[in-house]
Amino acid sequence: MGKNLYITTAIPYVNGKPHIGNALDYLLADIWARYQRMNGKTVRFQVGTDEHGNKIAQKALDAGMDPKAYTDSMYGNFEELMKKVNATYTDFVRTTDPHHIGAVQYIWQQLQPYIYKGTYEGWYCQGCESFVTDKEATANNGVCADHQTPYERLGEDNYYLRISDFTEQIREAIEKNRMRIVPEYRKREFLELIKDGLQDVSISRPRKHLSWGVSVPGDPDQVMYVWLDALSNYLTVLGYPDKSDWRDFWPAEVQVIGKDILRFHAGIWPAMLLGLGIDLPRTLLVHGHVNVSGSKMSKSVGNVIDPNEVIDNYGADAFRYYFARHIPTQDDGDFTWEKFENAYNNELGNDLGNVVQRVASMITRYQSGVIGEMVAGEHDMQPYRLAMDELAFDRALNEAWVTVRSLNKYIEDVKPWEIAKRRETETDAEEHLADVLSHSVGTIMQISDLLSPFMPDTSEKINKLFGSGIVQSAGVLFPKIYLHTPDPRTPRVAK
RNA sequence: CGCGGGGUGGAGCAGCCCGGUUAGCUCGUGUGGCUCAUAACCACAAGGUCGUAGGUUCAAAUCCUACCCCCGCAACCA
Repeated sequence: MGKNLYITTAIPYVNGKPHIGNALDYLLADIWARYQRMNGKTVRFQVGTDEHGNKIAQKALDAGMDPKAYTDSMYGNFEELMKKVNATYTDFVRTTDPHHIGAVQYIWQQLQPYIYKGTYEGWYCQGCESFVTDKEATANNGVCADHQTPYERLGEDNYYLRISDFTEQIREAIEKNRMRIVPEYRKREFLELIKDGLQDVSISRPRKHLSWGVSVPGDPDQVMYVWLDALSNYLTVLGYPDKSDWRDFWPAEVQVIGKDILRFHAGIWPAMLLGLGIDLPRTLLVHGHVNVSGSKMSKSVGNVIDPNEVIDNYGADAFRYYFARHIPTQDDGDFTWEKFENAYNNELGNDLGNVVQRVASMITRYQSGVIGEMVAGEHDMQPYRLAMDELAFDRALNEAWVTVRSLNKYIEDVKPWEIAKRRETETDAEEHLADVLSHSVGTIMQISDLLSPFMPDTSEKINKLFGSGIVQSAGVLFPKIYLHTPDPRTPRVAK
C-alpha cells in the first residue's frame, strides 16, 4: 500500500437540515482518516454538498431566492456539522463550484460513446412539474396528493447512459473484490440485485422540467440529471481532469455510503468510471441507519434526533464515542437518550474518566505528581488493529474498553493505597509503588493511542495530563450528566 | 415459493460457517469487599425450554427438514 490514501463521504442534498446520517458519514470517514494518518499515511478526505435539482429550485422559489443564493445560504449548515463532529476533511466540494461544473461537462463528453438519446415515459404531475414512480402513482390511485389532479402519461426526451454494457465487468470486480463491498452481506445483496444485468439510466432531463443543473454540452435543451453530476464529485474534488495530482489519490481506498445509496455507488458510479477508463474504488463501506427505540427516524413520527443537540450537550467526543461503538459500523443501530446517557455516564465517566482520575490522584498524593519512568503499555494491539483494518470500528472500541477494564482490575488487585501505607515500614515499598503507578500511566497512554482516532479531544487531554512526566491538574474528563435519566446522586424520597 | 437479515436469561448482543469443557459478554438486579477515584471501582450470586416441531448423531444453540414471528430491500428514492 502506498503512502497516499483517499476516503470519501456521500454529499448530502442541501434542501434540509443536516441529520444524523450525515454526521455518521463524516464520523466514520474521520475515524478511518485519523487512524491512517497515525499509521503514517497521507490522507485526503472529501466532503461536500449536492446543490442541483428541482427540489432546490423549488425551495429557492419559496424563499424568493435565486437557487445559487439559496444553496449559498444552506451549505454552511453542513460545513458546520462537519466541524462540530471534528471531521478532519481536506477537500470540500459543492456541485455548484465552477470547477466541478466544468469537470462534469468534460466527463459527459468522455462518456459520449456510451450515451444515447431515448424517451422516458412515466406519470407526470403538472403541478409538481415532475415525474413520479409507477409505485407512487399506483399508491395514490393516479392522483397527485398535493394537487388533487390526475397524473398524465407523458414521454420526454432524455439522454441515457449505457451502463448495461458494464454489467459483467462490474459484477466481476465486485465478486473478485477488486471493488470490495463491506459488509459481505451487502455485496451479496447487490450481486443478487444485478443478476439480470444493470439497466441503463437516464442522465438528463429537458430544461423545461429541470431548470437548475449542469447544462448538457452541445444540447442547450437538456440539463444533467443528479446522479452523473453528484457522483462525479469524488473525482472533480481531487482536481480531475485538469490538475494531474488527482492521480496521486485515486482510486479511493474507501468510499463511505449509507445503505440506501449502495446501488448507485455499486452500479452507476463504477460504470461511469469504466466508461472514463479510470480504476474503480477499492472499497465501498456501507453503513446502516440509526433507529430510535427500534423505529425508523422520520419527521412525521417526530422522533428525529438532531446531532447538534447531542454534541452541544455532551461534547463531540461523547457523540463520536456513542456512534462509533454503539451503532455497529456495518449495520443498523439504535439510539435512545437513555442508552446514550448510560454509555456516557457509565462507560466514559465511570470506566475511562474515573480510571484516569484515580491514577492521576494517587500519583499526586503519593509522589507529588512525579510519574517516574514511564513503562509502555503491554496490551495486545492486534485485535484492535484487525478490527480497524476490517472497518469494524465498533469492535475496535470494544477492544480499547477491554484494556480500560483490565486496568481498573489491576489497580484493585495490587492496591496501591496499601503499598503506600507500607512505605513507613518496608524499604522497597516506595519503589514498588512507583512501578505500579508508572505502569498504570503506561497503560493509560496506550489507551489514549487506541482512542485517538475516535476521541481526539479526550486523547489529547490524557496526553497533556501525563505526557510531561508530572501530573497536571486533574480535571474531570467526563462529568456526570443527567438530562434524560434520573440522577442517582439525589436519593429518591421514600413514598 | 421475490431477495436478504434476524429470533439466545429483564434489555442489547457474541457463539452457529469447521457439531463435544459448567452457553460467553455489556447493561440492569441482589449480596459482599474496598476506599486511590466522578455515589466510583472490584468480587460473587440470582436469572436462559438457545422461535416451534421433527430428524441426523454417542453428542446440536451449532448440521438437515418443515413451520411461526420480526425487520430491511424490491431499481432512478441523496
